[in-house]
Amino acid sequence: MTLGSYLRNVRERHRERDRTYSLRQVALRIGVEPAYLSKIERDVVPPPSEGTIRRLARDLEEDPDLLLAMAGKVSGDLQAIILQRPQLFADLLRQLKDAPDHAILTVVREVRDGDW
Amino acid sequence: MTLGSYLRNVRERHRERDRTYSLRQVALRIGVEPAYLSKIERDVVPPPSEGTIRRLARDLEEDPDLLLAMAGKVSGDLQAIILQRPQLFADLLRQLKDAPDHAILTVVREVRDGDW
DNA sequence: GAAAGTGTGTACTATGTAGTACACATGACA
DNA sequence: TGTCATGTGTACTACATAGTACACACTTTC
Repeated sequence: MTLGSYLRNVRERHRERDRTYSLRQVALRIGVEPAYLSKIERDVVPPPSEGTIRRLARDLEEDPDLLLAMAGKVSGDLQAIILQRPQLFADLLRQLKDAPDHAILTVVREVRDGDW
Repeated sequence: MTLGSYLRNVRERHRERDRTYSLRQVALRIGVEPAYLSKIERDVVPPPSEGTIRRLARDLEEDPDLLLAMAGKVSGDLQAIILQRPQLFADLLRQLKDAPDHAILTVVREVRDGDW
């Protein structure tokens, strides 16, 4: 599914419970023109900026990382983390590329409870 | 150190051994105008594209990930890896943000020799 | 049946990205 | 001493990004 159609779905589901989730009102709340949000939801324009996606995520109670991924973007804070130690994280990510989810989850937990 | 001054240093070190590492010849080999490479090395222009940085890295025998990081860019292939499983890798990276190098290296090795 | 609210089409804009093209002054070298 | 190569200044360009502004037709709602 594309970012646009996903956003439209999520917004319309919200709207069933809450009348303030019209395209215009959401646009007003996140600070863009209604016409622009309309185009975003129909994938008529390329995905908006990271900031706009984050404000959308907040308003629609969605995971920003997921929406950003649908937009083909990697969160700026993750990029910053990688840029601190580019070679280290490059190795790690390439190593984990084909690892199954549960293996990565294990690593995440290991590090969280880590005693390094 | 900036990308530009770093590149100039590396190129000039190459040049001591190999006369073909003039700005003009490197520019010719990597396929950009000499004037442009000159500006890159003096940080007069913003960092070039990922492709151009990679060609520079190849010509100067430098680590592309390092040069890209100096340019404030994250390698496209790493972004692609993250975009496959954005939430999983987002958690992992934020978890590892402040971990010491050796802890991350341990993880890298663990995964490499991993028996998952 | 008028007012208010809804989504959308068209036109336009400002800024950033990623360079090219050419002229010029200087230095090496044969 | 003329040629050739070197680095650089100036001007320009094409395309992408991230939107705004306004008019319009349709639908509720009162």
